[in-house]
Amino acid sequence: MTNNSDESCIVRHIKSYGEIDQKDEGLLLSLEDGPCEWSKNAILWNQGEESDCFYTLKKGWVCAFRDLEDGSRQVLDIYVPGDIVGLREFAFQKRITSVVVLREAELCAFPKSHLAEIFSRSRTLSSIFFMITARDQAVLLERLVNLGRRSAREKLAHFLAEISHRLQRTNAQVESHLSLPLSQGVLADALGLSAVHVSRTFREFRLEGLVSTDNAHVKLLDIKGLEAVAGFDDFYLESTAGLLTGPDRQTDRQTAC
Amino acid sequence: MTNNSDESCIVRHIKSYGEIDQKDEGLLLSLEDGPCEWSKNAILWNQGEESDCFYTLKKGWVCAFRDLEDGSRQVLDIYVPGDIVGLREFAFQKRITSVVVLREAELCAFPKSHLAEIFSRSRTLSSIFFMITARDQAVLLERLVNLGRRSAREKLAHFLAEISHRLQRTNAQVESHLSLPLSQGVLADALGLSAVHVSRTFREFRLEGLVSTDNAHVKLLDIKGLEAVAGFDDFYLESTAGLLTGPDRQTDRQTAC
DNA sequence: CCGCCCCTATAACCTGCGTTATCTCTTGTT
DNA sequence: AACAAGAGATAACGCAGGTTATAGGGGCGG
Repeated sequence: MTNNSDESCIVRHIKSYGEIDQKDEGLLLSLEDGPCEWSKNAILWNQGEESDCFYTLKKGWVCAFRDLEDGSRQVLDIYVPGDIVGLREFAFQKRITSVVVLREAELCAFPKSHLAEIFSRSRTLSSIFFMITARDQAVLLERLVNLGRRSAREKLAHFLAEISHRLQRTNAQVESHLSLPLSQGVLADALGLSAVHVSRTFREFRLEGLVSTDNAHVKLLDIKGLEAVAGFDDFYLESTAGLLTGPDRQTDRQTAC
Repeated sequence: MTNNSDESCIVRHIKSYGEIDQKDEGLLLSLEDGPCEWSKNAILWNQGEESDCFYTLKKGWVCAFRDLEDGSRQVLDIYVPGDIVGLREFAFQKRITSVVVLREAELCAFPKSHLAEIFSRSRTLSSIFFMITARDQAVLLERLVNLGRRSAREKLAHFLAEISHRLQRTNAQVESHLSLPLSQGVLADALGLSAVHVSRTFREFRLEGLVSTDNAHVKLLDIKGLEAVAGFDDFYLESTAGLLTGPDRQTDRQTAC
């Protein structure tokens, strides 16, 4: 392993959830592969393929989607630097989604079978991995609300606001926060809309000074404004740092029915 | 603890994912509370409340939802006997959803802080808990597809087909498989539709002999027919039994970029 | 047993968004 | 340089599903 902790993406990600000791850090490093480069439009994997590893996304953007029989497509997730890609496929032998690169990316592979190693060796890391998937679920829940109960304007604004928040978690420069490599087609497939209607909605947003668009990129000009349009509330992205501190808080057994 | 393994809901659920030994079974039993009864329309918890435990659902039905500012509601999940309720809130100090009882229920509480105990003591249980949340994510993904890219007919048929499949996992009698305590309002809120349109769609389904409805219950008369309408594919509910066997399958390190 | 509320059905009307069709402008390929 | 392929803008048209209104039925608390 040529990794050291400075450049390891997984270590940085894990640390955002809680303190880990030298031993755990070493364990992570020893199980991670070095970064690989992937060009735009490259397919990390397709639905149905053998599911043998997951990745940490060091640079670039990728997105998970599913193709339907009728030719349409549903985008399920957008991943930005610092995210873990494919962890949820742990429970399946074959991939249940496909993943494509949206912006030239650098990823570190992490063989799935090594997770068992981690579960057997580190209580802290087990908790953190569990917590990561739990928080991913929270994001999916919010996306369900978005698809089920919001108008096109709200959907688009909410989605952009969420991504903006997730980007701010990482230490990327402010500039890159603002320009998202998302085509109108990708957004349409993420939001259950048609590309035409995304275009219409962007026209409104542009007139209102909320965004500008350019060559399959969206620039966020007024994030507060977008949040207002969407009724955005970031409670579901709440920092979880500190949840693991205090090894065993009082257990308040609820024996009353 | 008055539980023994015969009546423990969590042990039965866990065992459907893989073999566990005596020690793990004892660990689970010692951390679980006895079952409590909850009447219809009772609220297990509301969004924003302290998040201190999760539950296993022994009998009855409950559903998780979120209320929106504009008065509408999104149903996020329907839980049937054997399911674990609230595991995903592990990563949050406050509940991010609300949960209400749809049919008179019996639940066992499982204090959240005890999960750490499990992670530190059992590699097998850690893997299984992780796998459970990963599979829950797969269900949420499929629901995203449902909300994003399917017509009202397909949404409704797919949702009913999924629940029917999940019911068949448990050992409840066939009769209860067929009658689901789901009002048209609940279904509308789950599918991002209006109650009126659910009613219209049910009329079609009734004429086609797919379902019958009665007093806030849906009876599934022709499950194959519903699956056909929905284009249902159960790959995302695939049994994961055996995924953990073979302690460390060959690790096929992908070092090639 | 009454009254209220929830659930359902159905009709009439309306609109947000899908569909289709051009046209233009990039960008990447040979 | 020529070309194909992808991305976007905009207009015209249509429909799936939302909204509102009305009315009937069953369950349940008082």
